[in-house]
Amino acid sequence: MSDIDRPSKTSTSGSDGERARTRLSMVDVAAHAGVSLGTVSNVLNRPELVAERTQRRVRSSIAALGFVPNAPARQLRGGRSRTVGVVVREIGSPYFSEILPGIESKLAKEQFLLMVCSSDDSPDKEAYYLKTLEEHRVAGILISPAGDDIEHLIELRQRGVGVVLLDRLGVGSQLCAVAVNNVQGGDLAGDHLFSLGHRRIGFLNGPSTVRQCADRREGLHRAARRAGLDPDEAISEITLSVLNAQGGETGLAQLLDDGRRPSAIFCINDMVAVGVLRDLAKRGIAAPGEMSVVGYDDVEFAALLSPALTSIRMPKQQLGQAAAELLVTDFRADDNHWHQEIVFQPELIIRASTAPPPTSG
Amino acid sequence: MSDIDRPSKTSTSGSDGERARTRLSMVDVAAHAGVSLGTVSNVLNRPELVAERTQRRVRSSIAALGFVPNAPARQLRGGRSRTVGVVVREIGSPYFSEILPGIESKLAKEQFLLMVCSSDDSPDKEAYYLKTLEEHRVAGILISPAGDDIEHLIELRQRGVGVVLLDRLGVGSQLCAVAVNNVQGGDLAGDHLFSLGHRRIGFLNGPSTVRQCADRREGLHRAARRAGLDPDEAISEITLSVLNAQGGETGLAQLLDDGRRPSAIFCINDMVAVGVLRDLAKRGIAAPGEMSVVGYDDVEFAALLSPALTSIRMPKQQLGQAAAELLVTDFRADDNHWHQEIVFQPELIIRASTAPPPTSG
DNA sequence: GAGAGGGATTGAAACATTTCAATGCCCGCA
DNA sequence: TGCGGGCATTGAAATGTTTCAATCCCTCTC
Repeated sequence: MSDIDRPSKTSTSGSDGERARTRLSMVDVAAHAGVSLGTVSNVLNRPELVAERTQRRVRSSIAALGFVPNAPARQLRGGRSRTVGVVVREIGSPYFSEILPGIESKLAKEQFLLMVCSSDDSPDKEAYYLKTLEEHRVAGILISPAGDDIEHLIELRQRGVGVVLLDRLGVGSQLCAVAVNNVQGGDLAGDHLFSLGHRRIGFLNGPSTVRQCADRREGLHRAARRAGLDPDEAISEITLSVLNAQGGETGLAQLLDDGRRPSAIFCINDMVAVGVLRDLAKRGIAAPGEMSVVGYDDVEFAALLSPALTSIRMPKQQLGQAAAELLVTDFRADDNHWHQEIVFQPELIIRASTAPPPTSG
Repeated sequence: MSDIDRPSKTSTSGSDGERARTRLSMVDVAAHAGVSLGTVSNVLNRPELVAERTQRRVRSSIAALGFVPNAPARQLRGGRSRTVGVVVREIGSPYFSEILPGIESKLAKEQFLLMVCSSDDSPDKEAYYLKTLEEHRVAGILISPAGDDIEHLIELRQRGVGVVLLDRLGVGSQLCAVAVNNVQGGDLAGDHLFSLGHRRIGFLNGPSTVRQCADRREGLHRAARRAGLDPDEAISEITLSVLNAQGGETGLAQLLDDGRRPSAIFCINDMVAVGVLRDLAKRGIAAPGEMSVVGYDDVEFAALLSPALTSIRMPKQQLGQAAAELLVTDFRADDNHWHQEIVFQPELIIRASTAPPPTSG
């Protein structure tokens, strides 16, 4: 950690013990306006029932006193809340930060507040957050599950919480889901590399307990078989524990140490690819001359890397938006709700980081 | 929008009207366990008061019935909540997505839930979110304000909501704040370019109502004056309405159309710089040969752009963490809370995108 | 001038908790 | 046998809303 990380100046000043102890309630407003409690409530919730004159009086009392309604109390009596939980696997990843705006824009329009949680790929942390969100009586939850098992999510839904799977299909259509076809994505990447003539490729994958990772591997193997290769021979897979640039560097080191060095690397996401590219440059290994690299997600800056990164693009904005929409219809549908699965197809974006292997064979 | 953006397959199946209508309450648990309501509450909140045997009985009833505590009701009676609002200016920007993890990790440890809101630089949307968060009785709010005026935030704090400014100093130390010295950042960038010999630089700035933008401009002007130049002569500033790659392209077009084309461009953030670099390449203008480019924020991929981007680095992870910490101490401090301002210093990271101007003058 | 009709307002119950004073119970000690 | 003390449990009040049946009052009609 460099020294810029330490604060250079820390000033303290100005104490205050002014903070309000007790808040005003509608009772106070009612007293101030000379009406009953029920009328204040009506002004707020069903103004069409209240005479114009009375409304004005009550509203000016609210303003004069600075009354702020108490949402928890309101929810206690009223039932459903206007809060939605979003549980992502890694809050800092560019992947999720490109999905989040789609979710936010849709749900903000519907007047929902977002509780964002990061499971950090830990099923325990995920379970903790789900429990807490359920206690908060959120109307629904958008989740990209950490583990393979989603039984607990189905139960959650049966207990009345809207659930939509993000970037993951539900087994047997028991839940709404929005996803990108990951098998297809792995296949596209593999097909591209094998078509270029690569015969041995490194695969920097995440833990296979993560469904996306398992699916992409399956696609990659499928492509290998279609190219007439034995997947176990043609693919040397490394499982990374962290899926960022750091992980990419670690993984690359392992691949290079291997006796039979591959001529191309397929990375489970663009951040990992960033690490690989960076380290290749550092080691003086030419990309794509000596080593081709394919990323995944096609994050915004992939086109601007050096070399520009070949990657698998997914419609992230749409993914988030579609998920949010599904959740909203889930709320509205009372009894006759039909689970929906929306599957987007990924697209291969070919750029400068892939080329035929040095000695084609 | 390409055709991958449309879902390729939409299947619907499996209706269910199973969703629970009414939830269980502690009363049901009490009945099931054969104890009183108060005892159930004690098991949950002050187990040390309850006999071992009773505790076991109650806990097994809770499990058997699948009881889930009601957080809103709990909060209604108990007072303070364990929820924190985070209001950022643009939820999708890499800048905030690199700050968010620092906040999340600290607050998750303290068992707080995060309500994340994006003001999209609109004071109206910000006001709406602040009102809603206050209604939800959040314990505190971390905010990067959209406008210049923070009077409403001071009032908010006086009403009992913890407030910490993110990336912005409070006037007269009336609020806790965590920030990076933006004047200094603008100065660093300007000093670097003027020292290289540039005499006329383009400045793609955001709206000057955003404090960060105004501060960086001030720093830039200061550097110009120190270099013996008239800021109004040496700097041609363009105000962008959107601060992303798209905005960068728009801004670049305007700068190039200008009669007196600058030899360097300082961009208000790295995403804008990304757009500039991309468009320069498209137009066949060499960077840094014909045009130097400096970004701001030093997001993770800045080093991997082509050419690698010179940028101003800020300790984002620490920024988030420090802000979260300040907020937490704000909760704990009852009466004798002293406002703190923590100012981090930015750092100039010189990479390949800057060089002396083509015809030094 | 009486009664019907209808809009505006009210009062009280209900929501799921926490908290705290009061009660109950058991044990030991005199 | 009676009493004080301490632990465990209970019952009821309080929290800030919404909702709904009941009431009030005014106007219109016959």
